Amino acid sequence: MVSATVSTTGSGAADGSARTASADGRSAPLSRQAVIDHALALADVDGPAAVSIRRIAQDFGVTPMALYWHVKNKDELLAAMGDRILDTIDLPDRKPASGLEELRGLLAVLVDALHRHPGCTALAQQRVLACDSGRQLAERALDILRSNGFGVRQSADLSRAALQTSIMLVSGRPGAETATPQDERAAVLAGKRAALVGLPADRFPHLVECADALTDCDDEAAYYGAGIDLYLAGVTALQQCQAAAAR
Amino acid sequence: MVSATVSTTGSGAADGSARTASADGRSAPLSRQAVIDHALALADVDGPAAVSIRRIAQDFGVTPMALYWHVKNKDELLAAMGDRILDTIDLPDRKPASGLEELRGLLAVLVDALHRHPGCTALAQQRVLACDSGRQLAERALDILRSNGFGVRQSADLSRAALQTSIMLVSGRPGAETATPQDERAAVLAGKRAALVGLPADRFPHLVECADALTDCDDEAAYYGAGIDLYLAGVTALQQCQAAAAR
DNA sequence: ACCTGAACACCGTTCAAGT
DNA sequence: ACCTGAACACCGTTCAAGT
Repeated sequence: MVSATVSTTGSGAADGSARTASADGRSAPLSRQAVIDHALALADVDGPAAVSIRRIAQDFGVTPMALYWHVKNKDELLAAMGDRILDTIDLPDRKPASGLEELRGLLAVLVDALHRHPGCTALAQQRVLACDSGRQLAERALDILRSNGFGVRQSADLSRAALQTSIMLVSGRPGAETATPQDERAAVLAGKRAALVGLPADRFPHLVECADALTDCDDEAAYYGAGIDLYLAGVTALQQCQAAAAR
Repeated sequence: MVSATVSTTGSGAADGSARTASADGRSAPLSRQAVIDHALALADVDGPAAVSIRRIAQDFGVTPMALYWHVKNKDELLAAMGDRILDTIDLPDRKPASGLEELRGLLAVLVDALHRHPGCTALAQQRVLACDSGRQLAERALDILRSNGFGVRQSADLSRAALQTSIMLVSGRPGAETATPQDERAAVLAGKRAALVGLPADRFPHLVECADALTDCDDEAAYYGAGIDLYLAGVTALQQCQAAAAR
């Protein structure tokens, strides 16, 4: 285990080449960024529940209290993880001519950013209105909605729905299993599928029929695209409905 | 503190009238149902993080290990909490003539059930395909979608979206703050609103404008109704779009 | 059938102390 | 500036033992 990113055995400081918490080579120095990155990696591999101060310290070959120099406490670490996810978003250029269609690109970049750490969507969600990159995202969504005829209340609710749609698409993707450690995911998923297939066909005909579709997402891009389409179709219908009521 | 439901001071067995963990009168006997109910109450009042085996035991005036007679372990307790939420749903009658509109009633009862324990939506979500009442709900959603012309894949994805839309409406409602203990919610919310209002108006004009709408939901029924409408508009548009492509 | 006592392996966190 | 040691108040859980 010379340069393991996230070792399941998790005895980071056993041998001489300790501090092998990062991917590139060995001996990643302890730093705020390194701690946050490793926490995200931990969440990806072993599930968000595996993120603990003590575990991170162990993986860096350092004492738990060492982390408190780089991070205020665990809550602040979790917030920083959410911020980091949102920071990777680079907002598409504004193109006011395209109407509500412009929302599509916005949701796409958000989904993309969330998809890199699917077990941490909740952390990102909590930071949308709290960190700068999240606020830029929300501001952009509101801008598009406001300039397409929606009022304050409706723009607020629809922008919320946009962000939450993205989050639910990623965290609720069939077969995501973000809470389960990576190496158990296949087994857990197979179990769930088997449970659905084995259901009494007279009571749950559709669950049996859809068992595969409910537990696996063969085409991620199509899945996300369809989810974004659904939201957009709803918003567009709402806009037309209101335009009709106005005249 | 004779018959407090969830006492913040939390010394359940201090006086003689211990075991006052339930609402009606005093001395609720320890039982599986009582444990689950109290766990839900705890989550509602002090946030889901406050649900612990030791805290529940304390509120019942009993030793932590006593709970393990009624509940296998904490994970099983959390699952039972989710089941309990879904069990309160009573499914509306089928009315095949109404087309996709029938989904509206389904989402409404789900939103209603979730809204009673808004901090526990994630627990319910994880149990939808795992417990009987959740499966009935999913089966019904699939039934409506399948009998309105959607294929297996699309019905699976749209039924997921339906459930997740409900969950996001409840847990993401402006001003919900389900993670914060009840008595801090007002203060936390005021802080968030103030942070938005105080944002630089040149960079975030819409966030400033929408600060109130983003942090408060003056009309819950209207909010939930509009959210369900949005989903339904999307699904209906999708249906028409496909019908057009088919001919 | 239902509960307790003692014990274990985990948490996050503080505070004084080291270099 | 950056890290450690010892200590505290929490967790969930097991297991043998009580009634």
